[in-house]
Amino acid sequence: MTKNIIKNAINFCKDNGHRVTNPRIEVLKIISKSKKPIKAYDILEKLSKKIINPKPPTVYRAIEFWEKFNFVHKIESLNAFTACEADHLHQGSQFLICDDCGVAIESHLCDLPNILKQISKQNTFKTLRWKLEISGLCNQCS
Amino acid sequence: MTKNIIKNAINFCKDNGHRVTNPRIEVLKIISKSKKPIKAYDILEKLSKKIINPKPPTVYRAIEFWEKFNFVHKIESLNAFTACEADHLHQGSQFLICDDCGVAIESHLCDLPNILKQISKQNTFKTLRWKLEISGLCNQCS
DNA sequence: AATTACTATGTTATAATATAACATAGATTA
DNA sequence: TAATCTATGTTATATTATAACATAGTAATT
Repeated sequence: MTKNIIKNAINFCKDNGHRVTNPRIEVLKIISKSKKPIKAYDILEKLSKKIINPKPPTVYRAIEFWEKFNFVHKIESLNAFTACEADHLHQGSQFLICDDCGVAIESHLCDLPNILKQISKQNTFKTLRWKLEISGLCNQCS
Repeated sequence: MTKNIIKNAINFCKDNGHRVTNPRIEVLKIISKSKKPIKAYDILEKLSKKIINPKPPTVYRAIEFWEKFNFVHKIESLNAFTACEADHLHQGSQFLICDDCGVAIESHLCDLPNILKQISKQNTFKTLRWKLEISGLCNQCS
């Protein structure tokens, strides 16, 4: 669904006054084509086939940009990035991450489960966003 | 509660045939005394007051050891570590992390919320552990 | 069209985080 | 006392990420 993501991303930029630039699009393409979360320096390497001699900040800036708008999520436990079909706003993300093959399956919850809302409330904590990373073995690998 | 953690940790080691060593104990003390998640190189700096000229692997080894047995958790979104009173086994951890002051409040759930178990099941995914990081503003900072 | 402001990239350098690899030492078992 | 296992010491380096400043494209204003 790479094409959809790119199309949505371009529309999003046009609608919101962000520039559609080469590094942004190429980085998002690379991430969305990857079957598994991809690391920044692997993105950089692939990007070097599209742009002459790109440097780390080019990659990190593009990632930061897309991450801010939920087109990309960082999988913290892997230091890797994955694309999301962000046709909806979301506060949080949740992934099933396979220890063996490294695949990350995203689940779309719109809300924190109740028990966690309660915990947040009990602590008078104002939740702004969340990340849940569930690790184990995927269908294929178990 | 530093003393309890250390006492539990020492007992745990004795009961399970792990060595109670100086670097392990000093690193755990440093982490458990810290009011907020502490970074590896900050641990290293504090450790240098207890041990002569310690090196990064000393810190990372000790962290890895305690993390394996849930005496320490890594907060992935901060690259920082926090102590846990692991008088119980747990598969997962959940933290409320303040964007402003950096405090991380741990909540002890024994199970994944049902909705997430279902998601895991639907994907025939074998959950081994999880990390939930909820970010926002704590009581003090909001 | 020239000026200004704003957004974004190019580039160099370096900071921050983490681990590999091999030598040494302490503890335990045979 | 040798052998084995666990753990640390040490050097070096890999990996991940950002600061800082120069340049360029875009849009809005004059």
